[in-house]
Amino acid sequence: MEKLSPLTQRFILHFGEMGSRWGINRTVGQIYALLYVQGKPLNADEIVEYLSFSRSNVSMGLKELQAWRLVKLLHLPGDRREYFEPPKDIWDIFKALLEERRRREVEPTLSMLRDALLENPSSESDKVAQQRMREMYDLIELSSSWFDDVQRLSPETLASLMKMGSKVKKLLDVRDKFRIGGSEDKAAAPDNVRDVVL
Amino acid sequence: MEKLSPLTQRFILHFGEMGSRWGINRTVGQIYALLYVQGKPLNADEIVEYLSFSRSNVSMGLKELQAWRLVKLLHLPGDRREYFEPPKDIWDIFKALLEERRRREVEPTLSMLRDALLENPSSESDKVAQQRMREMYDLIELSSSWFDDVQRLSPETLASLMKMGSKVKKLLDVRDKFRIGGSEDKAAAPDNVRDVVL
DNA sequence: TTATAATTTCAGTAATTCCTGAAAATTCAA
DNA sequence: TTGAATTTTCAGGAATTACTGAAATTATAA
Repeated sequence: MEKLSPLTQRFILHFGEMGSRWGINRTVGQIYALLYVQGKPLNADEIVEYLSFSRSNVSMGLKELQAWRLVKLLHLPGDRREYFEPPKDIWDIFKALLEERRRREVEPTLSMLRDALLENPSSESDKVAQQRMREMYDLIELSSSWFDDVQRLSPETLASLMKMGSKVKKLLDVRDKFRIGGSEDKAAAPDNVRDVVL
Repeated sequence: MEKLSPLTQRFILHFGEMGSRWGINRTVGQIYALLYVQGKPLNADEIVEYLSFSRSNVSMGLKELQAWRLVKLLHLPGDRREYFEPPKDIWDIFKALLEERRRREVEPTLSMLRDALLENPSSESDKVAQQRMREMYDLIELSSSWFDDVQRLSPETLASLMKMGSKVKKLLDVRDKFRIGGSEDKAAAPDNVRDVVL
C-alpha cells in the first residue's frame, strides 16, 4: 500500500470498508477499487504488491469479481500471466452491478413467492399471508421487468431519462389529456402509450 | 415456529437466509417476515413465541428494523407493551428500503469522492485516478438525484411509469422531434423538457 | 515430453459477527 | 413513592466468515 498515493489509498480503503455493506468482503472491495482507479490492467502479483494480501486471497477475490462481472480477464502480448481490468464504460459497470444484485437478491425471492402463491391456503391466516405475498410479488415482478426494459436502453438515453427526473410525470399527464374515456384506471392500460404519444 | 403454518414458515425461513445478502442478519430478516406476513401488530413476546429467539435478540432486531424504517412502533389501548407492524402500503416499504440503502451504501461514497476530487493531484497517476473518480461521482450523483425526484411521485404514477418500461424512450424521441437545433447533445440540455412537452 | 511459471485448492487459524442470559434501566399503575 | 411489568444493555460464548501458507493443479515455453 505504500506504493500508492494518499489519494488512491483513501479511495481503496473506503471501498474496503464499504464492501461489507455491499455483500463483498474487504479484500474484494479493495481489489476492485485498485483496478478501477489505476485505469490499466493489473496481474495478480501486482495486486499483491500494492495491497499486501496473500496471493491466494487475491486469486479468490479476482474470481469473485469475475462472478460479479465487474472485471474482465485479458492477456498482454508476450506475457503469460492473467491481467484484469474493469469495463471501461462506467455505465457498463453500473448495469453489471445492478443486474447481478437482482440475480442474487431478487430472483430467489420471486421464485419462492411464486411457489407459495400456487399452494392453496389451509386456514384464514394463510389467506392473509398469501394476500401479503401477492402484493410483494406483484411489486417485485413489476420493478424487475421494468429494470429489464430500461437496462436495454443506451447510456445516453438512460442519462437523458434520469436528468428528466420527475418531469417524466408530465408525459403521463399529456397522455391522459389525449386519452378517450379518461375515467379508466391509468395503471391498467398503459400499452397504448406509444400510439397516443407518437 | 411450530405455531406457524408451513406456508408461513417457508416465507420466514427464506427471509432469514436472504437477510445476509441484504446486510441484515437472519434474526432481523425473520422478524420482519413474520410481521409482514401476519398482517397485524405483534409485541416482542409474541415474536419470541413464534420464532424462539431470545428476548434480547428480538429487542435488538426490532431496533434495527426501526432504524431501517421498516417497522413502526405503536400501542394498543389498555396494553402497555409495544407493538410493531410494517407500513401498510407496500410502496412505502419499497421506498423506505431503497432510501435507507441509499443513505448507507451510496451517500458515504459520494462524500468520500467529493473530498477526493477537491484535492489537487500530486502526480500523473493521481490525475488518472481523479478522472476515474469523477466518472463515478457523476454517475452516482445523477442516479441519486434521479431517485430523489422519482421517489416523490405517487405510487400510482410510479406504477404507470414502470409499466411503460422502455417505452418512455419514445417520449425522448418526440421531444427531439420538436426541438429547434436538433443537433445539440441530448443529455446536455434536458431542462427544457417540461416546456417542450407541455 | 520436461521444467518452470502461474494459478487454484484447501485445511487450519484469525477475525468478525451473532446470539444469549443475567443484570440494569425504564415505564407506569397503584 | 413503590414495585411489578417491560425493555435495554452488555459481557462472553457460539457460529460464521475471512485470510493465509503449503501443497496440488494447470498452463506453456523450451
